[in-house]
Amino acid sequence: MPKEAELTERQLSILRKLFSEGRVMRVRRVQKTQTALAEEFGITRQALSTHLRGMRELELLNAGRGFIDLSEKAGRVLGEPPTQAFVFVKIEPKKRRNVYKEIMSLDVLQAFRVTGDVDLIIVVDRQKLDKVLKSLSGIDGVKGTSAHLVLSPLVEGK
Amino acid sequence: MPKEAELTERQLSILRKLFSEGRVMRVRRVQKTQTALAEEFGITRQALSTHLRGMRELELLNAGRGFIDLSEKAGRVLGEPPTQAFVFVKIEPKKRRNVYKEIMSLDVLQAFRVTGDVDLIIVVDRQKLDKVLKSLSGIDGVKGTSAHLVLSPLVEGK
DNA sequence: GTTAAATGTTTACTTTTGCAAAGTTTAACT
DNA sequence: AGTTAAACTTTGCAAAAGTAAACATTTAAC
Repeated sequence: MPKEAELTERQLSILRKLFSEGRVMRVRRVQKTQTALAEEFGITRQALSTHLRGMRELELLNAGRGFIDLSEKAGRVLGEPPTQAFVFVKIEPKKRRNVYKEIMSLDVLQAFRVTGDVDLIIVVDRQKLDKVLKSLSGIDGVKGTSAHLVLSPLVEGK
Repeated sequence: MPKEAELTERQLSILRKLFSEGRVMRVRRVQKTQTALAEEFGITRQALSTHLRGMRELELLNAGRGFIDLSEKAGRVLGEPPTQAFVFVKIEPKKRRNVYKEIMSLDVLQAFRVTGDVDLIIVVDRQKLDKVLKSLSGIDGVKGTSAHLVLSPLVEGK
């Protein structure tokens, strides 16, 4: 227990409460104040603010203090193609330690140990799929991989 | 082009810029002002604010106007077990339309059509896994499912 | 028994965002 | 030529969050 020890009792209780009440969402976050963003467009903050308001009402984004979050819906409106791919990995049990270590150094979005007939599920950007598959095949202890490009999301967000 | 037609050129250009600059993250969002949260703890806003500042500096959370986002790190600090599960689904090609429609009405976090030897990858809260599997088995056109509980994340966030 | 840390309060100011009104400019349409 | 829509400006205020200082209380440790 290294760093979390820095939290006080009160902080922990706040964190717990928030955790239990929160709902999970995936966002695309840009760390920037609206004033800065407006400047980049060469317009006033107020002008930008109206544009953002309209899009907030369409649930495309959500502004915080110093950042702006795009919702999943925003990607759809922009017609951005899905960029994710899944890779299922099977491992030799005796070498799992090594495999975990190697995978943590790969350029992947997420990786999970799971139950069932695959051992790991990796989420990766499809542009990096090739490279990741190549790396995986070179790891001692990886018995097999199977890749799955996302064609389209059926259900997004929560 | 039905609803996105409501966006003006300027709005689109803002959205595009934000999209290209953003980085994907998963958060747990609580919709609540700090004033309200402080009240629930029976302390002043300022006192709460200090607690939150400390945790923000540890990258456990991030506050906006009217909401607070917990980061993935927060779950780890709390020692919360992973709550996700994956379900792979195989479908009878001729009945895919129907399957898509039914799945969209299920209580799942995400669902993707994918390439490869499974047709759909569904992400679901493990507490709802049972129910979802039961629902899936009742859908005409679903040839098979396989479930995978997340044991632990190896790589989180981006 | 004193000290230090955690926790809190009150007062007060700043920053960022949200919002609104009144008016200007430009381009497109009829 | 007149109208309309989009986009922008300036002025101005409100709400929520961030921060700071000065001071009180409680509790656990030494």
